[in-house]
Amino acid sequence: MKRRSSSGGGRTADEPLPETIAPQLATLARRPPASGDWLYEIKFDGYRLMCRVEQGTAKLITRGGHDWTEKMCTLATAIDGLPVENAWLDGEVVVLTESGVPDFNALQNAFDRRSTAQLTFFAFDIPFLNGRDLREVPLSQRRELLGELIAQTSSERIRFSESFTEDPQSLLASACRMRLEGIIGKRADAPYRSGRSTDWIKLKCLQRQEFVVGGYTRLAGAKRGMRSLMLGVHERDGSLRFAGTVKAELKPRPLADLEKKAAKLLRDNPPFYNPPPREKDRDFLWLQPELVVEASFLEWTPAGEVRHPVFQGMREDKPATAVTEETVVDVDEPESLPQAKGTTRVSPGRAGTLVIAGVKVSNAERVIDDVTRMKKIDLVRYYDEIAEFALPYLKDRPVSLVRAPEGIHGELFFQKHEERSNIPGITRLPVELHPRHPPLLVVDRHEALIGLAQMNVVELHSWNAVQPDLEHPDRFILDLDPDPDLSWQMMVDAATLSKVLLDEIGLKSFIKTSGGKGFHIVVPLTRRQQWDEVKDFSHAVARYMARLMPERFSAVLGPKNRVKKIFIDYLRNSKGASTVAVFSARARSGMGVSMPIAWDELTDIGRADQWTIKTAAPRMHSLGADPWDGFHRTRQGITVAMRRAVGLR
DNA sequence: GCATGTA
DNA sequence: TACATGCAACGCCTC
DNA sequence: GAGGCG
Ligand SMILES: [Mn+2]
Ligand SMILES: [Mn+2]
Repeated sequence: MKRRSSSGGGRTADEPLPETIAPQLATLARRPPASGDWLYEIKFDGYRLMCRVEQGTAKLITRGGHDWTEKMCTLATAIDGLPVENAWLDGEVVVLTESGVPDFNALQNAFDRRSTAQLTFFAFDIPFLNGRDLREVPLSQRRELLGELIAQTSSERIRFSESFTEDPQSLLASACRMRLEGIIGKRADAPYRSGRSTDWIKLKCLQRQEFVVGGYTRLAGAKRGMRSLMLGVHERDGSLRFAGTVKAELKPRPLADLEKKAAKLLRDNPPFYNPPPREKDRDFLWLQPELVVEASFLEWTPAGEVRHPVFQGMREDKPATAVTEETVVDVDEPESLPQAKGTTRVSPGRAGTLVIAGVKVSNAERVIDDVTRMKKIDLVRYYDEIAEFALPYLKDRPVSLVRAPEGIHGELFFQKHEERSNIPGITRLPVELHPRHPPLLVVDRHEALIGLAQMNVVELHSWNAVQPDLEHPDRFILDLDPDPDLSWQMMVDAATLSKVLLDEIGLKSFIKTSGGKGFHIVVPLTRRQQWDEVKDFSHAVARYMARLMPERFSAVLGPKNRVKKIFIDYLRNSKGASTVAVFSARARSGMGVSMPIAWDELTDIGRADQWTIKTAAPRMHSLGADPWDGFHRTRQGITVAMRRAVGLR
């Protein structure tokens, strides 16, 4: 067969390169669509850019239609070099920070400093290429062409925006965990259509919009001061719905200005048709609904208030009457108009209570980790799936609990006793075992773990002794606590060095991630020694290492004493003290899990929170062997020789 | 989240 | 029955 | 002795 000499074989006549193509835009979606063929991409935090390339010269057009070729000339030059006759590319220009995460602030700085050198263009679509209008071609095919094209360039400044087909819920969760703004979903079979449609949707980690200020709070009885703003949005009928309060996080000066402005708008009665009930800790002052603020927030509650709002600033440019709840679309029901607001909302809770392992789980869908959007049910499921592995390490061991009734970013509290209510499967130890205290708790049944999660228990901390003998510890722990910004390599080295020392003196040890920042090295013991002897020994080990390598280790409590170092926290070995239990979740962003690992896995691990309540159970179920094989069979004690080796006696 | 007290 | 309220650690170290 | 720490 005869071949044409020009590139892009097969086509007949070239179509003209359009002068302009307006960008396709995404609609904010409430949740990932349940059906359809979707591709997901990272939502970049940068500037949208359409590139028109003709005869080796690129023109860069912003979403507003402005020509930014000059402003981003180094980028334009890179795009000039693409091996195309002509093309329209669609993408986003960003500045990548060191971690590879795009940073909008860095982008703005790059413009301010006039150094546009580190700009990167992430191309995600190609509506026109080499004389062919691709706008009617399905997205998946357009992206295939785009991918091939970008693979041919060696420029680091031009990248292909990868797409993912995995479960969008977990993709969104990881995007949020990486502090990205969210993800974009696109119908794989859709044509390129300028303007906004639901063929493209955005799923955001945080929502953000304007609110009318309909009042503010001050401390009960106070004569002045402004604590929180009472937010409102207009319903379609023009009435004002109370939408929650947000702390007025302003510097003293602007705050005073705002209070002055508010003073002129004071009125006696609430502007809301659904004012919140009065509270005893704070007074409400009502305002004429004229001021407008912007706030970000996690989500709308079923009652029509915002969850976890964060004040973002005043908005001077928007009329209060134009402020409504921003439309969010449910892609699964494309025909449905935006939901009716306010009074028709479903009441929270009542959607049939879930039962896991025989325990009722209420508010299963409540988000408990703002950052990753993990829910109470995720925690419950985790403990359900990890129970068989965790229970042997909890058996007979007193535990303390960390509870997070408002989610892990809210106020937490520690709990050692529970006398009022009966949590299923929890044992209360006889008070004689720990005189002058209320009964200690032991978790030794599967349903106890579920019952605890239902009570918003996130973390379990366990003793180093088992009932009925709480006077003789059956293990000690070296809790390696790093300075917050210490390199991971230092952490791994510290663990290895600890093991080498323990091996040297003849003690077998086991290691787990803390689920937070560090490691816990656990040394099982036969129950021969008293608390003080074991604690003194572990202190001696810590001190010994700190003396030997003072640049790496500290044996002294307190952040000041471990700058650029690792604190070997031997204090976990006092009677009554506890350490986060094996397989406990952590009440921190991302909900890491304290994961036992084999020593030879140590170098494969990247961070102490690398397993989370989403990934820990799959690991354990798929693992062939117990990472702590032999732990319960280890029989060893602290000998005189060992004590001497670390400088005791 | 739950148990208990009050209207 | 509906709603409000209180409640949920503690010992040891460092300075 | 008070306050911080985990
Ligand atoms: Mn620690
Ligand atoms: Mn510690």
